[in-house]
This record gives sequence, structure tokens and C-alpha cells, in this order.
Amino acid sequence: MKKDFECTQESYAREILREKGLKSTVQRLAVVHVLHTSGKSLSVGEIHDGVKGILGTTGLATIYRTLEMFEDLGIVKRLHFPDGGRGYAFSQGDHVHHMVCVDCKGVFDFPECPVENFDYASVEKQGFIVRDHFVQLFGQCEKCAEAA
Amino acid sequence: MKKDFECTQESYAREILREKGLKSTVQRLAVVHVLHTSGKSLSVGEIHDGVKGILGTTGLATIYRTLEMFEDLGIVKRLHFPDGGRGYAFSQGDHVHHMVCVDCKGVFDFPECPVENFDYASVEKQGFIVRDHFVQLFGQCEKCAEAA
DNA sequence: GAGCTAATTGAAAATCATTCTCATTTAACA
DNA sequence: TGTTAAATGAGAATGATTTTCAATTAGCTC
Ligand SMILES: [Zn+2]
Ligand SMILES: [Zn+2]
Ligand SMILES: [Zn+2]
Ligand SMILES: [Zn+2]
Repeated sequence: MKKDFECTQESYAREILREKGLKSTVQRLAVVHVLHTSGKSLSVGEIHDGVKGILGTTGLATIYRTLEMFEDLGIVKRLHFPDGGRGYAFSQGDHVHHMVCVDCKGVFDFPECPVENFDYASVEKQGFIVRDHFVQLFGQCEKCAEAA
Repeated sequence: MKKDFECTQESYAREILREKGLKSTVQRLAVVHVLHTSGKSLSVGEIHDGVKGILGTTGLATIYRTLEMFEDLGIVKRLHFPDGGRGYAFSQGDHVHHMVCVDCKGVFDFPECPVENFDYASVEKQGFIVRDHFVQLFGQCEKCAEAA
């Protein structure tokens, strides 16, 4: 099936998939598209709905499989909401963090890394080796703050 | 039932519960005890097991209810593991963050806040109002780093 | 200490999210 | 166009979490 949309993210995903010997299926590309156009983080269900809107019937298991794979490939980032819900946001492999609006659940990127200049000395003194970090800000987006 | 243990965390929890007009049940105090003595974050199941070790049969639903309540009261902190698993660590209401060992899942506190000096200007420029933050470091604890 | 009452608990059922299985389909490549 | 391994869909299975409701209990009063 040929697709009638094409965005930077899509070519990027295609490329990575090819590199890894993985197939660029319509389902996978649709996930990229949905995520890219939404401008907010999406739950698995929302992504599923979005993909169904493009392709018609699509298995939920495929969505799960795709998102897990994309996360491994660095294409998407998995987010955790305070309520434990799972969210995914597109990430072009850059080091970005996210702020999450607790009202609308919208996700907004910010490219600076808040822990970049943090001195790990005290942490390392405990013998801990830091390999990764997870930073997420919570608050209200412009719209929701106005509405409140 | 009278309890034969008593720790700072327990009195602290009792106090908060009383303040809020909530009951200090043996189940709730046992959760505090288990969390406090473990020295690492625990999954709901582990907490359940720990409580059963103290009280004998205890309903899992009670554990869930207690942990949710404790989180609202600021007594415990909920953590998210990369695999989506839920963890809880005791938190004396202070502002602490956690580092999580990806091998043993142990959780270690560190009292400094890595985002404390972060300049939110760029974030605020987007109209976002920051209310809270979630920071968690991932890596290896001393023991696991040696074992590897 | 006994009695009262609302809060809490336990057990099981219900719900919800996620993963697995396997027969069928498809993308990639020759 | 044919071949083949990879991927999908549908539904079953699993697992985690929440709900329900009758029975129990903590905290208070006397
Ligand atoms: Zn919002
Ligand atoms: Zn960072
Ligand atoms: Zn460890
Ligand atoms: Zn902090």
C-alpha cells in the first residue's frame, strides 16, 4: 500500500528501520504519522484510534509491538503520567525532555537538560553509577492555565 | 492489636493520619514498617508479602488502597521503572529524588534536587506553568556494578 | 471496659491493560 | 513474479488494579 503522507519523521523512521533490517509497514508508518501530527503525547489507545482512522481496522497488539520497538530504536519516548498511565511522544532521537500538562495531558518538549550541570558527586559517593535519567515537568499548558 | 515495633516513620505516619481523621490501622502501620526497613523500593507485591509476614493474611486491595492514600499524604513516593513497573519508596515528606538500580531495582535517595537551579525561562516562554517535577536517575548500585 | 459509629478491611468479582499464540498476510529482495 | 522471513490480526491468556459489599475494627464517649 502506498501512503499519501510523508514527513521528516516518516523518512527518519524508514531509514532507521531499513538500517536495522526491519520492515517499514504501513502500520508502523501510521504510528509515526499519528504521533507526529498530534503535537501531544498519546496513550496507546489514542494512537490505536489514530492509526485506525488512517488504515481502518488495525490490531492493538501491533500498536503495542510497534511502540515498544520504536522506543528501543529511540524513535519515541515513553512517558509516565502521575496516575501511572503510559504515554508516548515522538522524539527525533535528540536528548529532549517533556513537560506534561496535568489537565489536558498535552506534552511539550524542552530541549535543555535540567540535570546537565548537576554534580553527581554525592551520588557517586554512594557508589552509584549513573547511566540515564528521567526528567519530566508537570504543570499547566497555556490553554489550560487560561481556562482554569 | 498492639505492635512491637515503632520507628520515626511510624510515629510520623500515625501523626499525619490522626491529623486527617484517618485511622492508624495495623495494616497501614505495617506498610510503613515494611517500606522503612527494606531500604529499597518495593513493588506492591513485595509490600504485600512483607505485610503478610508481619500480620499474616492481608488483602492485596488494602495494600493498594494504603499506598494510594500514603502517596496523597506525601508519606510515600511512587516510582516508575523503565519497564512500566510501579514502585514505592518511603519518603519523609522531604523533597528527595531517587536513583534506581536497573539490576536489583534498589532505590537510593539523594536529597539534592537536580532541577533546583534550572532556569525555567524557556519553558515559561511557552506559556507552561511548572507545578511539579519528576526526576529519577537510573544506573547501577555499588553491589551490582561490582558483580557485573 | 462496653457500646456506638463511621472508617476500614478482606475476598471475590469485575475491569482494564498488556502480552502471547498461531494462522494468515506482506515487505523486501532477487 | 516468486520466495521467505518478518509482521500482522484476532482472540485467548495473563496480570495488575479497582470495585463491591458484608463483616470487622479504631477511635470516641460514657
Ligand atoms: Zn493543557
Ligand atoms: Zn537530560
Ligand atoms: Zn543494584
Ligand atoms: Zn526536585
